[in-house]
Amino acid sequence: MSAFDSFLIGKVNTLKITNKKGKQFRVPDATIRRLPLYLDKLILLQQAGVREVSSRQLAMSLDIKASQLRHDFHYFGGFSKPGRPYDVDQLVPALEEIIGVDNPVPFIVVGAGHLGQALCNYANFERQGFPLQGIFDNDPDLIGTKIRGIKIEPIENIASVIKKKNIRLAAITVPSLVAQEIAIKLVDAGIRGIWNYTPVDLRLPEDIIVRNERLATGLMCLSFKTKRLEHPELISDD
Amino acid sequence: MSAFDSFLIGKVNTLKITNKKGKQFRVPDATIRRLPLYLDKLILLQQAGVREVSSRQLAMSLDIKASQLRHDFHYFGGFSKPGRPYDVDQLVPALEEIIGVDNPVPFIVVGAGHLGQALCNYANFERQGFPLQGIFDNDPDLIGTKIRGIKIEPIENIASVIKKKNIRLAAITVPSLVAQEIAIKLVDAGIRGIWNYTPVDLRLPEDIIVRNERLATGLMCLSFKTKRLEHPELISDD
DNA sequence: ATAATCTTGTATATTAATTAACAGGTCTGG
DNA sequence: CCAGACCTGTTAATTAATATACAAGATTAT
Repeated sequence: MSAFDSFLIGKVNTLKITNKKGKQFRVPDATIRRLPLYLDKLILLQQAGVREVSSRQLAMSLDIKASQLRHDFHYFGGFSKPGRPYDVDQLVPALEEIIGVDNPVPFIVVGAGHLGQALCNYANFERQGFPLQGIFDNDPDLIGTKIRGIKIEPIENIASVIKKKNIRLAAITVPSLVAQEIAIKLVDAGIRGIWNYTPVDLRLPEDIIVRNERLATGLMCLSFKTKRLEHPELISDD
Repeated sequence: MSAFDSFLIGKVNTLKITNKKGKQFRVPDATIRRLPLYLDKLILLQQAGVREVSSRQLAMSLDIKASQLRHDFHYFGGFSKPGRPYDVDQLVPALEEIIGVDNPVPFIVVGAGHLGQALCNYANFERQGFPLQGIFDNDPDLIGTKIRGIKIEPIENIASVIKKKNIRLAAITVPSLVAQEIAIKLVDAGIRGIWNYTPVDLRLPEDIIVRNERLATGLMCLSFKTKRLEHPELISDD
C-alpha cells in the first residue's frame, strides 16, 4: 500500500537542487515524500546498532524497489563509497540535512482542542527534531493549563512568541470559522509553513507552504479498498 | 501542494472496476486518493446549500486541474447530465457509494495512549461515516474509563467485539513491540483494513489492507520545503 | 589470484499520472 | 433563432514516476 494526503492536492512547489557534483536536478515530489520515511527507518536501524545497510535491505523494509531508493538518493549524490553499502551513521545526518532537520525545527500548535492536545502530547515530534515551543487557544478554561510542561497561552501572544523564538512552522487545529484569519496572523508574524488540520482552503501568499491534513482520509482509503476486496463483483482482475 | 504518506510506500493493490456503462477500468491509485477529498469538499458545499458545482469550481477549490477531476470521475461514469454541472445532492451519495461509506463503516481503536485517545476524541469520524465502536488497551488504569461515552476495554475482548459488531477496520496506536502480535490478532478476528500508527512494518496476508500513518512526516515535508524557500542558494529555478 | 557475490550509481525503458484538446450538449440574452 | 459562454465526457499528448539493466568497485572464499 502507499501514501496519501493533502500533499497530493494542489500545485507542486517543484524544487530544483544542485547536488555535490554540481549537477542540477529537479527533485520529484514523490521522492521528497519518501525522504522522511527513509530517515525514519534509518534512525530505527541506527538505534538498533546497525552500521551498514544496503539499498536492497532498506528498500525491502519499506516495501519499495531498491532501484527506486537508489534513484531517490541519486538526486543528492554520493552517500556511499563505490561498491559498498550505505553507512548508517553517515546517511542519517546527510538525510537530516537534506530534509532540514539537521538542527531542531521548533513549531507551535494553535488550537488546543482534542486534536491540538493530541498533537502536543505526541512525544515523538521532539525525538524527530521538532520541539514543540508553544500552544495557543482562546478558551479561558484552557489558558494556563499545561500540556507536557508547556503552558497554553492566549492567541494574542502568538506573534510575540513566533518572533522571539524565531518559529517557522505552525500546526492549526482551530475551528474552521477562524482558520483563515489565524493563518494570516501566523504568516504576518513570520510563519512559513502551516500544517493545516482544518477543512479550510487557506488562501495565503505563494511562498507559504501549506500542508493540508485530513484524518478521515485514511479511513476512507481503507474503506474503498476493503470494500472491493470483500465484494469481488465490483472488481475485475484479468 | 499535495499528498504524502505511507500510502505511497509498498505494493499497490491495483483495483479494476466496471462502470455503469459496462466498461472496465483500472482505477489509478492517485485517483483513489483524491476521491475522499472530493467527497469531503462536496459535503461542505452541500451543507452550505450549494446545489450545483462545475468541475472547474470544484477543482479550483482543491487546487487541482478541472481536467483531472473530470478524468477521475470518468472512471465511474455518468455523474451529470450532458452539458450541465454536477448536481451536489446526487454526486455526494454516488461518491459515498464508490468510496464505501454509503453505509456507516464502524471501526475500533487499539491502544488508548495519547494518540489513541486523540483519535477517539476526534468527533468528525462519526460525521464522516466512521462510528467508533470500541477502544482497547491493556493498562489497568485506563480500562473502564470512558472516551466519548465509550468504555476502554481490555485487549482480550477485541476478538469478540470484532465478531459481534462485524467490524472491518481498526486503528492501532500500540507500542511497537506488540504491534505485529496485535495486528495478527485483529486479522484473525476478521479485521480487513489496518490503520497503522506504529512505526512497524506489519507482515500480514496479502488481502489485508494496511495504511501506515506517520505523523512527523507532515512536519518533515514542511521543513524540507520551507528550508529551501528560505535558503534560495539550495534551489535553482531556471 | 580469481570466481562468485555483494555493492552503488546511472542511463534507458516502461508504465503511470497529469494535462490539453475538443466534440457535443445546455443555457441565456438579444 | 442564433451567438456566446458555459458545461461534461473522452481521447490524445505530455510529463512524471517507477522499474530494468548494467558497468564498475568491493569483498570473500577457495
